[in-house]
Amino acid sequence: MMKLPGKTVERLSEYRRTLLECLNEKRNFIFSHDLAARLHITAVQVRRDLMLIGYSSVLRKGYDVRELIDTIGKIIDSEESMNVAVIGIGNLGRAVAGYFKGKRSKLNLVASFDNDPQKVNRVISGVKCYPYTDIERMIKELDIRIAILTVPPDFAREITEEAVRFGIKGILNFTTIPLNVPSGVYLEEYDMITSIEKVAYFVKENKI
Amino acid sequence: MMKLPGKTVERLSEYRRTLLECLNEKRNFIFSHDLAARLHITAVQVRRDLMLIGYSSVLRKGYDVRELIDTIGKIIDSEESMNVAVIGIGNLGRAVAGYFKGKRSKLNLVASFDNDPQKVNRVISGVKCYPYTDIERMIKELDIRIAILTVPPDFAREITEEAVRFGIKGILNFTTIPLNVPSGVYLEEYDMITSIEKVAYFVKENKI
DNA sequence: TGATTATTGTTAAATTATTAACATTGGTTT
DNA sequence: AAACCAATGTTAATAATTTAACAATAATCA
Repeated sequence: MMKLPGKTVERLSEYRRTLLECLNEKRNFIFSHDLAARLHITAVQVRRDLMLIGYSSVLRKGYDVRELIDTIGKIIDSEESMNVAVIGIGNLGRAVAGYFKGKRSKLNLVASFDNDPQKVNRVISGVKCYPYTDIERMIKELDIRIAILTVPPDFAREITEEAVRFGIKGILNFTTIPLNVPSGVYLEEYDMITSIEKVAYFVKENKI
Repeated sequence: MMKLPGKTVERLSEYRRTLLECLNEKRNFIFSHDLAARLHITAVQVRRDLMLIGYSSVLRKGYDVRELIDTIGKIIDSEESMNVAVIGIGNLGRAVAGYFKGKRSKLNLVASFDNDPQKVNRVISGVKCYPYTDIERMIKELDIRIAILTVPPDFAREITEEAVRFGIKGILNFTTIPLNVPSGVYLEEYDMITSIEKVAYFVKENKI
């Protein structure tokens, strides 16, 4: 399977979540245009993405929900499950942990890190919190591959550098500090303030 | 000024944040390639974005940091400040409030909403929390234009419908539920799980 | 069964976003 | 002051992404 466009990968994740909702509703089949409508995209987009992953439905009665969930899983999940840690277990870290915990069978949140003595060695939002000084040991011991970075900005660079040195291969950076990572490490950055300012801009433009 | 591409707006927000950091460091001028390097993009991208907003530096000694901050503000900020509310003041809501409070002179976080009796009528992360039943009154009383939606998924649709009915013009949706909004309301959605799965996918692809 | 409809997979076109190329211009150096 | 350099603004080229178009095919129905 050739490497998929990032946008397609994002949508595959969204498709799967929507399909899981369908299962809850006891819907076993769904048309491309239904799936599209739920996500506010076009049916063509859906069909094209599924084409890219080589999926096609035998029937003309919509996609088999279970089957498609499996197919997407085969594409975006790894064979064995991958371990994830949240670094910085403040409000945002706890929010992420809460959203995440137990949701994905192939991605396990196995640890959090913080240096607040009130948090260290306690279970917070379902994950044990370790001190920053244990990062090396725990990354290796628990085979952690992905770090979700929710530390205060001042710590971001240093902790990233460490995490990468000790074997982290993917980082989701929620801090306001743009990070540098060596090639071979995948970095995804998200900044809330930017999103809010974007909303504000388009609201303003509508008005004027 | 014609409507800018969404991506450019996002980057303008990032430029400004970076420029504000420059001011802290007492740097009063910055080259396009320096600004680009800090954000891990190319200098051409920077110059092109600035071209789009009609900014040009007189000097060849880099951009005047203060001037550029002002110029960007004129583009992405509204004339008078805009009021924002966080709906759902759980971990994520508090995180957003914390990141946001007092950071932007033209965007004021003026209220939060929740229906947890422990939270209602208290000040949380710097903002007063009101019950959901007060949404109509407070949107009108405080002239709230933008809502940041961090409620549990089950509430998302209903609350959005209300918020829009009572005058909200922009929504930043952090819930896992895709929303429908009427035209004239700007919607930006962000889903953490999708981001994490994307990271996992690209980590996996590197390995194999 | 044959015609019709609905839905799909896929190629082609259009749009959007990024990168490259380069002429221009102020500053610097000799 | 002439030659050079560094950085910019802008046009053109490339790449990525989305949308349109449409042939193919299973299901439905007269």
